[in-house]
Amino acid sequence: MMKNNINRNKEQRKQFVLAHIVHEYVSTALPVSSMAVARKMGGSLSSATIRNIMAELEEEGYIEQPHTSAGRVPTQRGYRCYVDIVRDRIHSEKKEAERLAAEYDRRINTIKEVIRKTSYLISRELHSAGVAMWPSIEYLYLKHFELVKVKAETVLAVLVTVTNDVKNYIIKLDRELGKTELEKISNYINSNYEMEPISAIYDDLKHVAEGKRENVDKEAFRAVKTALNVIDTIVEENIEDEIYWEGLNYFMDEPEFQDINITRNMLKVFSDKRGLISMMRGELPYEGLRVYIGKENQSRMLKDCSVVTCGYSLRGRTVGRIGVIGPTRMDYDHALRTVSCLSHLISEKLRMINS
Amino acid sequence: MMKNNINRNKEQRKQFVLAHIVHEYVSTALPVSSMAVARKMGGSLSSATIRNIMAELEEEGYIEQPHTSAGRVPTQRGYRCYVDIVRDRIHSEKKEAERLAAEYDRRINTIKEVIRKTSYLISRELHSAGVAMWPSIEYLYLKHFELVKVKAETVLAVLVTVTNDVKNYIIKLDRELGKTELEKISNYINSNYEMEPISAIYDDLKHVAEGKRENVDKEAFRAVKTALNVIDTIVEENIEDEIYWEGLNYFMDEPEFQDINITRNMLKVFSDKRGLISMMRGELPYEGLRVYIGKENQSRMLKDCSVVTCGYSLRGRTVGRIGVIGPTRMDYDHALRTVSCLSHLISEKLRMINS
DNA sequence: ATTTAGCACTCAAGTTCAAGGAGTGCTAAA
DNA sequence: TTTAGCACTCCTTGAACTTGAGTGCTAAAT
Repeated sequence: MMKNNINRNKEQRKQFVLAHIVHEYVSTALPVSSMAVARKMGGSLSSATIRNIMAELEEEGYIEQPHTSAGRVPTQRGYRCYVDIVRDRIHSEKKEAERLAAEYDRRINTIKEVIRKTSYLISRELHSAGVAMWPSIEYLYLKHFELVKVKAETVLAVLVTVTNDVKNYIIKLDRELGKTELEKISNYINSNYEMEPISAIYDDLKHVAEGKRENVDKEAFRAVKTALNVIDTIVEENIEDEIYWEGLNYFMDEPEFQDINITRNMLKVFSDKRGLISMMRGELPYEGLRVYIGKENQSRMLKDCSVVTCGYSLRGRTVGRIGVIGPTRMDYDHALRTVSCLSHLISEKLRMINS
Repeated sequence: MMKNNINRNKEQRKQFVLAHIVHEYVSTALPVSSMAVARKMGGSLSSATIRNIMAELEEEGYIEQPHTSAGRVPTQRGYRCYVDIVRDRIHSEKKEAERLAAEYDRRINTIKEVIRKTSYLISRELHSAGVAMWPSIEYLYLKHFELVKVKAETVLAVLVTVTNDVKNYIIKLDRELGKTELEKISNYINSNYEMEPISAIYDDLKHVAEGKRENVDKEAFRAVKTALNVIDTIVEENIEDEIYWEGLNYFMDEPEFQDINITRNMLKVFSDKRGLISMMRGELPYEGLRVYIGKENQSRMLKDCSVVTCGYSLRGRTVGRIGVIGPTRMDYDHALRTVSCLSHLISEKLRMINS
């Protein structure tokens, strides 16, 4: 019993030392010496004792030495451990939350503006790249659908969602359609699917198009096929707009990006919009905070970076994510707090826009 | 007379040597020695003679030595001279032009796609950042204007241009307007200003709003004020979307960007969308090729970069610009050819979309 | 049983020095 | 006017050495 207690104390002390090393390293980017930790811990233990603890931590793979006579640096595992501890304790500081909330001006009343503002805020607060994903159009609810004839076989489709998001696309049809015919299609969609999520509309239309539904007259059947084509195109063509980021310039201030290869990789990641989008999309099902450290990332390009993301929701459903991409040596505490706080603010803001 | 001829020959030879130095340096990024130039010129002159010529070129400020025992590097003035010579001679190579033309797929039928494709092509062809500016909305012609009531004081304005470009924006009005009232405004705009450039519409509306026009009834007067507000907002809110760029990742392949400060400056330039936009906008009045070398750029951030831009037109009017931003050590010949060629292709493509 | 002082040891980073070499400028001959 | 020849410059490279921060181990102290 007694022994157990002592062991727990020892474990706690070890975590404490690790936390100090992470802290120190995050702010200085220099290997942390036993002396530095001892000082930081208030002199209750000598550097020699710290050295013993550090030796253990190293053996367990939480920290490492760049070379024999250097201080210690957290390993990926070390960061992971630190994050797992910190994660449960993040309590959004009231002052900070209020300060951030105040940034969302009353004049901001489209998703676009919310998304931009948010990635700006993330990058400004964390001095890293702020990334924000739009609500995936499939998850948004239809408010209004309209087809406007532009010329012979060219049609402008306008799709307004309940979030006041307007997607439009010019479509070339394979045959000419009259004005009345177009109206029929619009009416069909509007009357049958108002307030339905786009993905559900798509699925249902597909169902009809495949002839699995009865009581559908021939005209409607043709209309459905065209509508299906239109929605498919709109969704596809808006994918590239689905992500927004800001703050690339901050990267150069971090010493790890002196290494040209790391910087190159980082730029490659941001040049590949599709890749970024699929990365964010892959996380969509999870609503809470997600942290990927270094090689935990799918993309090898991100092996020297960490990604912290959090979902935001609309009508109780997670529809998008925001996050930060920065060096592995990141202030995770601050990052987790900020990203989490901002995602709640977005959800709230969307609710307001939407009400 | 004879003397004059000889002098002209000498001048020509000097330019020739300069051109060779520029060529060589652009491809290797290493100072160019007299031997290298002699070899490149086919051995008609010895390295010693080249050295004499190089000494003259240096005295005149076209080239310089990083240090006493090194080869020569073109100065900004040298590049400028080279560009001025090359510029008159760019004859778009037929094969290249056809190859590029083929890239514009038939399915591309909105400005957005044209702009994206173009900046992608620029970056791919020149291995630098491709930048493309949208036609400034003020210069586009109105096809259709529509106000849709969303809720009490919120209105969705949709503005379709003849280029099938659709701009929309959610506007909060200071008072509630009925459906019929909104229709009146839309009708007013559509019937009075169809096929007019947005800027002209704006100016004219302003004229009316300031009471300088007679025979306008009270209702119309109020409608005009609202419409003015709406158009103003749309133009303002779309500014940030006015530019698009691609290919930042290529920068890291160039040796000059090993210097962290140069890279930092470059990233700062691209992080400041507004700045980039105003840079491109400033050049709008000129329709042809424009080249800024190093410190010739307004922005100090671009002191180690060169910018080559060219305007594209719609209905005989220059409405936008495309260009490339890369290191001062740029293949100007290729850049001028490509940017010029692509801008012609855009104009043509826009004409097709527009017809 | 822990903690700590003391000390020898290690290794990156910086400094100095010399050798090597690419490229020039100048001179005198072609 | 061009060119061969040669001395000169100064960057680059690498070896040898110095410095200093930080460690690991041992033996003493708590």
